[in-house]
Amino acid sequence: MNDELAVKVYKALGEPTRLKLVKTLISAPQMACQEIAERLDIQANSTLTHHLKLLTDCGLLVVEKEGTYRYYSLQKDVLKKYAPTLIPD
Amino acid sequence: MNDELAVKVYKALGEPTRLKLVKTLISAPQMACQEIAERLDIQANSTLTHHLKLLTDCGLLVVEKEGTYRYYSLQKDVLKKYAPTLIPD
DNA sequence: TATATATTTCGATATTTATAGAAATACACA
DNA sequence: TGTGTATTTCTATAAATATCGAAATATATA
Repeated sequence: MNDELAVKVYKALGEPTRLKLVKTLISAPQMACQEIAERLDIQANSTLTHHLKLLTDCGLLVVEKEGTYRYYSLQKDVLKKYAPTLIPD
Repeated sequence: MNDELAVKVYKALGEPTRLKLVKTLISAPQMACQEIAERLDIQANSTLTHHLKLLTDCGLLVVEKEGTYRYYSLQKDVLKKYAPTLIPD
C-alpha cells in the first residue's frame, strides 16, 4: 500500500467538481475537454486542465490524443481499487 | 450514493496526517487524543482536534467519553465501504 | 473547593488549492 | 503559410484548509 499515492487519489476524489467528473466518466467511454467542461459547468479551460491534471497524475484518468482533441477516459480498475462504492452495480 | 458525504470522506482521507491516523486506528481498538498525537507527531492539541473533527463528521471515527479521556475508534464498515484498499487482509 | 489532566474552542497566520484571464502550443486544413 | 479550433501553461487572486498558541471547558480527585 503506497500511502502517497492513496493520498493523491483521495485528494483528487475529495472535491465536488472532480468527483462529479469521475462519476460522469463512469458511464461515458471517453470525453474531450469541451464536452466535460460543458457537462460540469466549468467556466475556464485552465480550471478544467487543473482538475484533469490531478486526476491523471494519480492514475484515475488517461488521455488519448486524436488530432486537436484529447480524449480523457476513466481507469476503472484504479477507481475500483480505491473507491469501488462510486461504481454502480 | 450520497455525493456530498463521499466528498467529505475522501477529503478526510486525502491528507497525509489523517490517512496515517486512520491507518493507525485500523489495528488499534481505540486511542485517546494524547496517544494519537504522540504517534502522529502532532504538535498542537488544536491541530489534532481539527483532524478528529473532520474524521468524525464524515462517520469514519466515533468517540466514546470515559472520564477525562475521549477514546476514538474507527468505523471499519464505513472505511470498508469507501476505501477498502486501506484495510489489510 | 482547589488543583491537575484531557480535550475543545477561539482567533490568527501560513500554506494549499480552486478559479480565472491571457498568452502559448499543438494540430488540421484551406 | 495562414487561419481556426482545442488544450495547456503562466500568472494572479480568492477561497479553503492546516497549523499553532492561548483561553475555555470538562472531569477526576485531593
